[in-house]
Amino acid sequence: MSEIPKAYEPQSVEDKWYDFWVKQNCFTADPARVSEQRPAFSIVIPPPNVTGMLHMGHVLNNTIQDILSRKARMDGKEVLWLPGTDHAGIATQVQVEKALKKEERLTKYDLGREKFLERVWQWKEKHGGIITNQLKKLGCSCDWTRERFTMDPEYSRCVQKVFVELYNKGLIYRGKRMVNWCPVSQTALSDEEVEMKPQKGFMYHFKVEVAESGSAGFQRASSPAATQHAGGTAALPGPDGKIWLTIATTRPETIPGDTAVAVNPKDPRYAHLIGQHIIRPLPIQLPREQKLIPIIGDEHVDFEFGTGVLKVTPAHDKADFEIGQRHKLPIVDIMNANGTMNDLAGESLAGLDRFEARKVAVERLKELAVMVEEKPYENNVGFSQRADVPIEPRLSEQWFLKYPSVEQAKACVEQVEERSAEHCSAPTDAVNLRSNAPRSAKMRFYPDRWAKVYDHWLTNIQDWCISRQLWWGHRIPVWSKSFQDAPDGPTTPDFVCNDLLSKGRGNMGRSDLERGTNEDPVYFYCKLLSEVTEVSYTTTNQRVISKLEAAGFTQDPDVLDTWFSSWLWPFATMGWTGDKSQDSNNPTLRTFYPTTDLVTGPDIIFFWVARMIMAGYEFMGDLPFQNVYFTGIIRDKQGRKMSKTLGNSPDPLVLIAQYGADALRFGTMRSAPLGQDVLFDEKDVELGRNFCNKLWNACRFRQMQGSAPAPGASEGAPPEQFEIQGEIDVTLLTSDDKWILLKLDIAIREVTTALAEYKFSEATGALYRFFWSEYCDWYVEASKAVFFGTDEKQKANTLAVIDFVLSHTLRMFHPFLPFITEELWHGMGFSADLPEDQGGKTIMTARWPKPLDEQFKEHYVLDETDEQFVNTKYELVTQGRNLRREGNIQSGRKVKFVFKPAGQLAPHEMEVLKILLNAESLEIDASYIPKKGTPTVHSVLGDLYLPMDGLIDVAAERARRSKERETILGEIAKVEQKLANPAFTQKVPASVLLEHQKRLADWQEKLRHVESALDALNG
RNA sequence: GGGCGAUUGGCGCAGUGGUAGCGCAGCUGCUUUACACGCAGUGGGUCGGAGGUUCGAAUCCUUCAUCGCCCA
Repeated sequence: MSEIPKAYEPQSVEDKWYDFWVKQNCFTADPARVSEQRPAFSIVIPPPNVTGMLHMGHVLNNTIQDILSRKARMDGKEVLWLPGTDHAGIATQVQVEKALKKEERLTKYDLGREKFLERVWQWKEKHGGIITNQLKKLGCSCDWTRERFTMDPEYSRCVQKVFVELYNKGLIYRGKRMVNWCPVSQTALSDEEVEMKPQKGFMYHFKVEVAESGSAGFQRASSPAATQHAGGTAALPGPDGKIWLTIATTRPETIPGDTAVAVNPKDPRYAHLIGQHIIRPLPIQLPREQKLIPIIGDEHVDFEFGTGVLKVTPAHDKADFEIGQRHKLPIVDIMNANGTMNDLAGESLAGLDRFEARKVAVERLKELAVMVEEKPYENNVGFSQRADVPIEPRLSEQWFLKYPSVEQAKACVEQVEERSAEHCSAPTDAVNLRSNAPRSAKMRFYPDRWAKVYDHWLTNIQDWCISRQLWWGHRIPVWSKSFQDAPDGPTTPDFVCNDLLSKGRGNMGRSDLERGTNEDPVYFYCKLLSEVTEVSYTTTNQRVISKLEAAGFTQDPDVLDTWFSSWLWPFATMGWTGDKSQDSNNPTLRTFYPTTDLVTGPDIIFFWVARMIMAGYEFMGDLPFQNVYFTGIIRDKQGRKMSKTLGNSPDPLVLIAQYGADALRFGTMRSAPLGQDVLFDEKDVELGRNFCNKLWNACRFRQMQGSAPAPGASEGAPPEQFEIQGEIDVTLLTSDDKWILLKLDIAIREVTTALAEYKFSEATGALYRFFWSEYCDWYVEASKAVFFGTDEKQKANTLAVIDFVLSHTLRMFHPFLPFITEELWHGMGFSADLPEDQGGKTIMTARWPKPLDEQFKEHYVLDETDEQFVNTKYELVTQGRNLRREGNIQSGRKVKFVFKPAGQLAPHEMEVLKILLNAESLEIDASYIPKKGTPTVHSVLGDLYLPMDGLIDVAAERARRSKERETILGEIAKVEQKLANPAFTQKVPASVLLEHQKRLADWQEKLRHVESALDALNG
């Protein structure tokens, strides 16, 4: 640090040190180094989208992971922070499709599957490194030698393996089910990918005519039963002799898909109509042959909702589908995959988009004079998370997974009640049953309230739709062929079916394709249609696949949900094979699984966290991580979510260029309390930058005071384990030295505790307070009394204290501010005398500061006495400075103070007072008698006067003092009231009583002083 | 409809039974020999409302209100 710039310039520093760390393999984990003394610590990164860009959420999330990793290294652990990226099926495919359209006006169909996938891979090669490079800019200490991608060949093998294994267990099945269909992406989605949003629309009421069952034409229902019902609400024939029912719906365009109307059999208005039919108004058919659909009774119909008559559209609504199943209703699908209406919707609707069709359907109903009313209505509509359009419930053939290891996943997370039960004292009553229950929880959520959400989801868990109609992703490892007649050989349907039946597994079972030669068992799925038999195999065996393909089997065209690969992330990234003997010889997997911490957003608790836990138990037999930290969501100043459309999301790279990565990290951490959303404000980053500059200049100040004394230069050498640079001589310690050492001790404790509890904003808050308010504002200023003096020994000792404090401070700051601390660590020479693996090479491996122990405090005589004394001294200074202000003396002007000490005060202390007061002189006069109205400060150390030679504004001073007096009187009244209450004095603990009595005495002392000051003003 | 969270100075937040705090913004003054990305000083809050428990409530309980999130 020969030439030290006045302001810290992060740009020149950050890249330099990142390169250094990578070149020196500082981030590379070595399982061989792990031992009892050097435990393993691991985190797997939540893999960002491979073609994504860094946003503020990533900054928050990855800064936290980096802090945890760096802290663990300083604690002497062997750390693996495993990075990687996710192929992000829909998102990436959509991106490439968009680019294709824009640049070449091509669709994926123009290219075909294979060519299109080539383009996606090219896209990945081109953009895939962006986000990882951005993470490097942020300072992330990931082990890049172990970087993984969910489409890596080894990773893909894990995905296939898992599919086959779950299939084998009977947990994966194919079925025609109602799924969430995204008409834009044209794929099925899992329930988790659907977002409910309130939508303003209309509730349409239209009437339908009841007709006799079985009649081809328009025979009216005369319904004698109807007349037996009392009350005007029952559906009765109108003046025209017809019975009309009114139906409420938000989706009139689906009327052509209706195959029944349903009423509650207990509904007196309609029950008598069950079994009859209504004339479905749409599609309008010619010549006048409107479809008749039955009126059915179903308990699930809500009396209250709408009119109590429900149109049932089994092909386009989940609940209706279930009603349809119960009543064996036909399913009429009136839509195409892209959300347009098909021919079954009728001439007037066919070809229209579903929303356009809604308008037209309304028109038609009006033309038919059956529209009763339209009223504005707000309801929740499921939206596709990716394409942001309403999803369409759609019946389609998909693959589903029954979740494995659900019970273990449920049991392993510590529930909130369990922990509070733990805090209860020993069970004294029989009510506390829980205390005897075995506690299996091994995982903790931070904040713990997410455990409830997690538990609730697992309790109501639904099968997972894992197939996606996309091209980019892991293709489903199933090969199928349809057979008209039975071919020869082991692939014949006969063989398959006989084998199935012999194993008693209905239409599911297993077989060996090539006995004796296959390492992997082969499974099949066999479906018997009327004439055609479809035979499907699922396998990971490449040789088998070749044979299947040669025999004309084709692979399922669909790919797996991206989360079906990322749920394996914690072990698939570590080289898991699923082969027990191979895996137990994998040092990375053996050492670093289960991982220690996971840091992620609560928005993917179901998508990812819960599924990883199940996969961990299912395939590794153990949980995937011990602690899960859920970050808040980053919002803008107004509390809105960051979004591209709003344009309120700052580019972290721009912020890094402008303020430095350390500043961005510190600012983000400082404003991100546990469990709260983060309102991002660029001011926070500015504050981070200012803080780095403060740190920089504090070190600059230190360097300007000369070099530290040689170790062992004086007597009273401390024990070696104290890890100090220069020698601290206890006999030369000033009260300020002791004070700052005690404050350092408190800071170490606070920061260490805060980090252990994942309270990052508290940790940064403590660091900020300690360094800025305590060290810089007070200690450094006080130390100038030494440095401006002539006592060289004293100077050397103060330097040693400063070095001690700074070397501890830099280490505590390192996890938050990796770059500047490394720069200063070397620049200040703190790395010089340390062993290479304990800070000699890099601050990364310097030891995390330990709180000062009793031995240390005893050796340096650090106790409350000095702390109290210095606190009082600084209080006196603040009040003294205040006198200048009250006296309207410009801050820069040096003035004379007079001090009347209450007892003995060392010359050094007088010098400190003088400097902190920025006084021209501080005259000691034990018998000083101030002139009338001289501004005064009273303290247990003595009285401080600012002689003004009549310049004081007596009226202003009197007003100030009077106000002060009022405040004091108020406080005295409060305390006196308490102390006068016998209930208080009798019930309260002795310490509280004592504290109140002392408080009263203090206020009374202050009151006396203020009153004498007022007297002086008046006198 | 169910669950969770929030409500503390202009703004953002800390504070889980014992004297209401921090940062930003504000105001005043300062090129004080580390730092104007700075220094010093300072104003501003009956802790969302109402009840209750307690000697004592921002903190615990009940209830209401408003806002947000998740699930149905």
